[in-house]
Amino acid sequence: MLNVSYRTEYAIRALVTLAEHWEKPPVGLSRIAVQKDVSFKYLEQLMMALRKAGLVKAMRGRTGGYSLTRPPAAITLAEVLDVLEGPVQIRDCAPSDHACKFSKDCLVKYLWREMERSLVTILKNRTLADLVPGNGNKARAGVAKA
Amino acid sequence: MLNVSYRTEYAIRALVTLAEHWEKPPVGLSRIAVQKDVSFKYLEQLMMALRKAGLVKAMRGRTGGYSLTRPPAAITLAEVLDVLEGPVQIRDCAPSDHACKFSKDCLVKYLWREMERSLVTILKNRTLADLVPGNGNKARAGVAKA
DNA sequence: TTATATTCCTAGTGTTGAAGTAGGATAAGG
DNA sequence: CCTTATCCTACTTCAACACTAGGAATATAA
Repeated sequence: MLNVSYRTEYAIRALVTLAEHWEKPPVGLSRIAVQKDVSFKYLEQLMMALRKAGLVKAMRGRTGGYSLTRPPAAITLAEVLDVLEGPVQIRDCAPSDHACKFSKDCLVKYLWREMERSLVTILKNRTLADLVPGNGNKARAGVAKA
Repeated sequence: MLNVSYRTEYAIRALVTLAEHWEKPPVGLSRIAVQKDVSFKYLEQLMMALRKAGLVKAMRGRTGGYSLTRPPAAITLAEVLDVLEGPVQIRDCAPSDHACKFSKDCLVKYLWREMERSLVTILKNRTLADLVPGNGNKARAGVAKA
């Protein structure tokens, strides 16, 4: 349970590739698609979303491709996941129109909120730089031992 | 993102009701269904799953219904969620048959594992007793301020 | 200038799982 | 024996996910 979708997995593969090419010429999607085993046409859609969110920029034409708009260390996973899957929300417990009418006397919402806070904290503290192989342990200290 | 399903929400409503009736006669599903706004037939299925997992027991017949098999404080949310939605797994990154072939050089898995550990820790430390209104702050100390 | 390689955008499709329905069998108390 | 419970299986409906498809716009290389 509490899965993240393929959408996100694929996009992260692409973003890590772009992170590896930071300050180099843009990388074309056809190349990423082959290397990272992602459908080219699907990847196009994901990158469009990331571009509209301002995380990547595109250059068209013969030598075009995608680049990050900021250094890898300045792009948190919280931002990435937010673009791809929306805000972290275990459950919507707000007593609004369509949501839970039991919210007032319900303690479960505090559990969901605690879980959300925990996840967001982790995601805000990890960046694309932490996901680039060979970046040393400095950047990802505390994530895990290999 | 990272939602928990209605399945779980409904089941928790029922389990909290049973927690409130701990050491009292069993509670029938028809009553819970009406009070907690859950489809009776759907609730039946959820309770069957919980019974087979050993979290609740059923009594049939005229005065039948469901009860918890253990005190509310002895049933963690980790157990409940595990029955209803399976183990916490942000993504399956194991390099098995159907899973990711990039696992070897991929650092993303450490992020997923960290998120999972964080969630499991929270869920193991909360019990049904923490979700019963009016149980005082003792049982749910640290969950959140109202 | 022309061929080629790229991004851009919209629409459609197949499959799967969640959520809920339905109908009856089995069991037990009044 | 009748009512009210649980038990069990099968079916249905709907929406989201993971693609697929086809072309338009753009920019470089030859």
